[in-house]
Amino acid sequence: MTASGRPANSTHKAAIRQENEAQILAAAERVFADYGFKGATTARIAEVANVPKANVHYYFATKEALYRRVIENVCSQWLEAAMTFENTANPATILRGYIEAKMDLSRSNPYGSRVWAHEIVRGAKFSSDYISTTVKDWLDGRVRIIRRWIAEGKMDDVEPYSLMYMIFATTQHYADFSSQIEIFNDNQPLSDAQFADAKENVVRIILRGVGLI
Amino acid sequence: MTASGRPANSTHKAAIRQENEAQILAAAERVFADYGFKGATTARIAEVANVPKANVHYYFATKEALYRRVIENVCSQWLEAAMTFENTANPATILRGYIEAKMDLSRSNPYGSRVWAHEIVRGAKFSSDYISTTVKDWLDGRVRIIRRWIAEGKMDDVEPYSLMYMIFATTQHYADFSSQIEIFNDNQPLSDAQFADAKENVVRIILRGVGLI
DNA sequence: ATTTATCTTGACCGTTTGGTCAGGTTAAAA
DNA sequence: TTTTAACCTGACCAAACGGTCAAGATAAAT
Repeated sequence: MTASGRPANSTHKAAIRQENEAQILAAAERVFADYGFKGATTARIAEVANVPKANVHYYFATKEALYRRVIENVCSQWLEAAMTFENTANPATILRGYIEAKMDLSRSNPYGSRVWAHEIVRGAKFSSDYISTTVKDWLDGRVRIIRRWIAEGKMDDVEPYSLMYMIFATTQHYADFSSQIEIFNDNQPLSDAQFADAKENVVRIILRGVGLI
Repeated sequence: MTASGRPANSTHKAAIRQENEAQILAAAERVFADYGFKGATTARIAEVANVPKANVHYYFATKEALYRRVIENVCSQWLEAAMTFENTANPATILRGYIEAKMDLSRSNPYGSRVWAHEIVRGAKFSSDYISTTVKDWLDGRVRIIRRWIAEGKMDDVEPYSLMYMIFATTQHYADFSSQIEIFNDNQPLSDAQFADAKENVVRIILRGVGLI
């Protein structure tokens, strides 16, 4: 019988699986953000996810497999922000859009950014393949675009890699070092207005810094 | 008898203590940089320091005490760089000196920077007192100086905190994310020439970005 | 020469860790 | 209704963990 209880067909079990995996992944992202790979414990992840520890291992064979899935999710979020570099507007608009997208991502998803920070600070042991292929290809493409802008006299002759590293560092700083920023801000998280102001200042300094304003 | 073997007076034991403590602290800095507080193990620190694990606990009662000592060392290094903000030269010279000092520190002592990164990413549990007193006082002082420069029309009207965060983020990025930068740089650490070039670009973009060039 | 204080370390301990598993429940398929 | 496949979990395990300790080695003080 396909028309009785709540679920129409055989998607109920699949829905349970999807929901539990999502719940565990969300918990893992938070715990990995706080402690990094080695410092995080499966017991704590289970506690945050509100499931027995054995259930975590039912859905994810090992702690490492779970960690890899979290890293994959973080990367795919990053690729979304990267897309804002693709449109054909003028350099100032493109750079502004990218910086704002990255800062918004840091604010809406601070856990992912912090997981990434832990991962790279520790030496990128699990993500070096991804960085040396997908991310490097993307970055080299953007560097070529910037070099073209420079050749066309649209902006100052700055080293594109230095510029991109500056954008990476500054935008992610607001997520990765939020605890420090919060202390400086009289123990209050940045308000929406403060964050919008910070965003505008970052965009202004960088655009003016490379001669686009 | 004070004139027999190698050591002159009763400083021999003290020298042993000092040397062993330094060796263990150096090893701890490296291991904490790689794994953070929770992820690091005293066994690994002992292995890197080339002493038995029990000896680590002879000189430092607990892992936490050892960690606090490492954090203190990192902070005192940071204060040295902070001093370059004190001289009475013009704004461009002061900012350039500070940025260069911080980037040089990141290069000469990448482990300390990464320990700090782990500590803050995790929520500054051990260093919040230090940040909310020493560091915050220092930062607020620099913010006042920058506001004065702005009021005197020496530079653009930018939010000083945003500027300082940008400097923190960018300069430390070269230490904290060095594994990522290395991958982007064809799996080679930045050469001295590349690093000098990066430093010059960071200084240029920021100084121009706030209207000091 | 003897005492005393510090340094050194292998062996050990209770706890926490990632991971397993048997036995149960639930729901889709036959 | 029965069978089957997926989901669930308390109890358990070997390994790794931070930390302890007794007993020995070394060197300063008496």
